[in-house]
Amino acid sequence: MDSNSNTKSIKRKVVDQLVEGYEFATQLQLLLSHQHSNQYHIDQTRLVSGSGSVSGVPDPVDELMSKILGSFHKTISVLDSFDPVAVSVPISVEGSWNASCGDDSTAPASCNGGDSGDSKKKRLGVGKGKRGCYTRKKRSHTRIVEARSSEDRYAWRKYGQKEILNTTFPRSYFRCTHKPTQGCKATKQVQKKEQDPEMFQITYIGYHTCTATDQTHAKTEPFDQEIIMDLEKTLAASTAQNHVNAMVQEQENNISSVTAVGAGMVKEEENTNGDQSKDYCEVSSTGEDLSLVWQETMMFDDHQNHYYCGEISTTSHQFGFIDNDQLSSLFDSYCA
DNA sequence: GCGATTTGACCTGC
DNA sequence: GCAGGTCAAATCGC
Repeated sequence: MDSNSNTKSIKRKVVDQLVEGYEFATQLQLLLSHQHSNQYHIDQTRLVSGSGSVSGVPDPVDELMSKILGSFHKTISVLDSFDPVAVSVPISVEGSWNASCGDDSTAPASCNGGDSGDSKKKRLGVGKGKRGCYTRKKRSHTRIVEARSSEDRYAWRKYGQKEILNTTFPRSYFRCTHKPTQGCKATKQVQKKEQDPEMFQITYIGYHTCTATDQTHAKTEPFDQEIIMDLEKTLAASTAQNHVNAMVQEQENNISSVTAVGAGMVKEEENTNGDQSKDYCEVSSTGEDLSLVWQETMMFDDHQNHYYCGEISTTSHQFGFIDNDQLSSLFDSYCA
């Protein structure tokens, strides 16, 4: 074993973790800036009315998040200068990066054997040379949803399809339409279920960092909902969940529930009223999620356009449906 | 003409 | 070496 390559491997893992932390912090910033802006605006308005102007007063949340992100960025930059090879993902100040050098704007010069400029856009001969190097993305922030439609409120662009071993149906690969313009690195994989071809298993990888500027997105996708779905592991959702537990109890007689055993195996439980309603969705988690013993959380079913809340443990997930009114109450009480 | 999809080739990680 | 993920030229559809 080459100690040098081992060191590079370790560095790479460190950088991966830092980059992941950077992304988490970015997402947290989005959440906090959105939630906090409302409250902060109210507070500042009170100050304005009470004791004069507060213009120029920095938002403490933004300030703190900027420091956190800056810290991540500096650390990664230091590692980058220490060993550029170890840093496979060019970091941008805005918190998004391109994990694949197939991206037009930021491909490292090392791609395609060191070619630079527009040479990477050209195919280096059919069947020869590199078709553009890339770093396969780590499976972080993976969310698995089952739905009867593979469509959701985002604009996706299909970039590949693959036959998967021991499966009847091919897997389709989608990336966010806004990737070229906004660097959004969200991707999803869609595959029909073996047992039920009517159902799709949709794996969402990464978060949307694009802004909701397109019409299809904006008209059906309130920002609050996006935040909840994206930050299912956050304390925000956990804390907020406490406020709706009682309300959810009232709903439980009217819903189906799903228990996910492990990370993907699903057992549907009989509804109390015997109704095999399909009004549920399933979530599976990455390994790191499963390290949690119990976690109260929320999730959003894109297809059903419903929120579910419930508990996640290392061995099972249970969710119950909550309606929009409950969701509003939840947010009101949480943000109060 | 342009954007989306298809599909075979290429690349990476295990 | 293999399976899965991604690229990018070719093709399609509006």
